[in-house]
Amino acid sequence: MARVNMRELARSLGVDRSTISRALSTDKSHLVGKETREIIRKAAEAAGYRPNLTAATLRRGSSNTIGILVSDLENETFITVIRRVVAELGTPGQHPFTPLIGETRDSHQTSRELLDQFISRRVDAIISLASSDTDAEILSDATRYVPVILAIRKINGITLPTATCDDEAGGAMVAEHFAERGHQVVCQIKGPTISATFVDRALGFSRACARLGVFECEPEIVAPNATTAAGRKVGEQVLSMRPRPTAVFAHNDALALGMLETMRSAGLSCPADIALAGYNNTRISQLLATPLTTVDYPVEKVSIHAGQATKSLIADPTNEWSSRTFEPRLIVRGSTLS
Amino acid sequence: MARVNMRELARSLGVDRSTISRALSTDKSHLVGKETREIIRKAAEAAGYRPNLTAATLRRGSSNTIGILVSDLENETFITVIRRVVAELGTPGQHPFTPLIGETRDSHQTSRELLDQFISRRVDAIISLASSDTDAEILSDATRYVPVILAIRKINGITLPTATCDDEAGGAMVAEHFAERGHQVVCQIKGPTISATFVDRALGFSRACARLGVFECEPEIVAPNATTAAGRKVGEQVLSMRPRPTAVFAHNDALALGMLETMRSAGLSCPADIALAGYNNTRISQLLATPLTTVDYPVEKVSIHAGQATKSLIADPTNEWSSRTFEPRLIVRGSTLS
DNA sequence: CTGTTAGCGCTTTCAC
DNA sequence: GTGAAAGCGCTAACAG
Repeated sequence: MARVNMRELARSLGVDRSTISRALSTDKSHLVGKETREIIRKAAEAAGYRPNLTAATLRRGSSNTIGILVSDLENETFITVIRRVVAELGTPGQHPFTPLIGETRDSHQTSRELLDQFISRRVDAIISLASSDTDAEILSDATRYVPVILAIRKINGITLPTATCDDEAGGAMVAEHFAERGHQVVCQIKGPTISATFVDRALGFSRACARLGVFECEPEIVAPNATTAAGRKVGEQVLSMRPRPTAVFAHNDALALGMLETMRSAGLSCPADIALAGYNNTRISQLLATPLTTVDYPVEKVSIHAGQATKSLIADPTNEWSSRTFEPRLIVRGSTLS
Repeated sequence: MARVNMRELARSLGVDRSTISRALSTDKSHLVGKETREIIRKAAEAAGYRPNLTAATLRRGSSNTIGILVSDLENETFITVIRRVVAELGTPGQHPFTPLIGETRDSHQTSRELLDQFISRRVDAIISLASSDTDAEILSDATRYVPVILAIRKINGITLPTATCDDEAGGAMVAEHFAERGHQVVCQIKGPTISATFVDRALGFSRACARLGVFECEPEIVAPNATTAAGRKVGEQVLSMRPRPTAVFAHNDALALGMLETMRSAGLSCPADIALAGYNNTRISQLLATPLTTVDYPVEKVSIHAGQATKSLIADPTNEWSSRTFEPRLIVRGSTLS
């Protein structure tokens, strides 16, 4: 595993290391004579020279990496945001940003360890798509070292640049839709309450129900995480409630899928027996036998705002930033049209 | 963004930097007096000291990172492998390995850039879940610098440690199942042929059909990538073929989903009109209105083998390694039981 | 058990 | 337009 370094390359060409450095850089190559530059580039290529970016990082003080914290890699919405943000940051002609991706699975301990890793590896910014209220302290601690941006999941009582969806409005939309369709008894399959996202969805839904005179009953179990397996479990509870709700709002599409499964096992059909709505408008939701009514998440807008905030804060950490909330949109499909 | 470094921490405690280094390390802390060690740990904690791992990497010559190349972050199978491998490498009590994840989307150019990044950042190993035949050269070039392990997708004519599934056998299983159910005319929705994986699935299926006297017709379009959208498109072709096949083998579940959509739009039902089988046994396949017959991928085994090969080669790049192929398993569900 | 010393490979002044 | 020299923050040899 013989690696050529700058010193050796310089020696073999009879120039100084600094000339090599300049010739191979994007922003300082104009300081090198055209011929010299070409010679150096060719030689570097031929020798299979790969600059040691850890050395460059050490010297330069910035790494051209960003840390991304995500709670669940199987969640399509998160993946979309990651893709968009990475694309956003990869300005052509610049050093590209390499993402370090860490999956927390909503474990506080894991979040802490990953944040430490990110800071120790001197990422230029951290984007968290995994923030829960319990992470407030470690995230604001991290801002002492590096800009931190929150996306999708905000944390109340912390002032960090944030890009989210108006989840309270989203929850309310579903409740209003249920009311319009004449439902009298409804319930929610809630996501984990450590995340403000789910708290807001719940709040928006409950408030609207109260306002519209719809009775909301509550399952005793709360989903420990927003997955299909959890939805199945809570779903069983829901079916046993009396009076049984005629419409259910699952806090995301994965939970809704679990509920659907439970219903199928129980021989109930959707929407005839129970109407069902999800959240996120993931790809599957349209592919189901009964397409799922869901809340479309403004992924694109959230991603762009998060990406731009990140860019700006990397350029200058003292830059002004703004938090923004984007509007969701109800997509009515067969699962609530009985 | 005031960062304490080792020198300052040492000065404030009246000890040498090397003592700090030892006290904070996992493997050398026993060389430091118990009291001293405790004092140092507490002080480091209190000062919010985060070791600069890029400096440590430079000095140590290894980074405790691995590069993971993946073609599609929305593919559940890949995510599962990533999770398992990362878990496998995170030996407790050791420095944890931080994964650098790069998504190629089957672009050769992107693969090349990501590999360069990985090498330049001095990853300790590279695991590729995105290998296509066109990448043979850049991947073997990379082995000059760092161990490279292939998982899920192998490359023919290249000798690298590989963990894959016997995709030819998987394809054959589907063909045999179709024959048993009495189908006379069948076809495939093939994944992109730049990947040996899909070539093998196709080969296994076609050979078995020939052997069993089942007629296989071929759609003219090949899916440019193995996604639902592509499946939908090829699916339209399939429906227009004469004689129309009565059973279709989609090279993965995403493609199968696309085919299902097309059938629904055309008012055809599965399996009554056309039987359908997928590959991978992803979560959705069981959640569909008509659960999908599919080939269960030995993800667990592939992940473990890839993880262990990686571990071994990180420990010593000259270690012997083996390539292994694991057996898939046919899961028969409603979509082929008319 | 602790300190001293050297150096990992790069970038960046500062000279010329 | 190029070279000389210093130093980013850490770890590992070596000495005691």
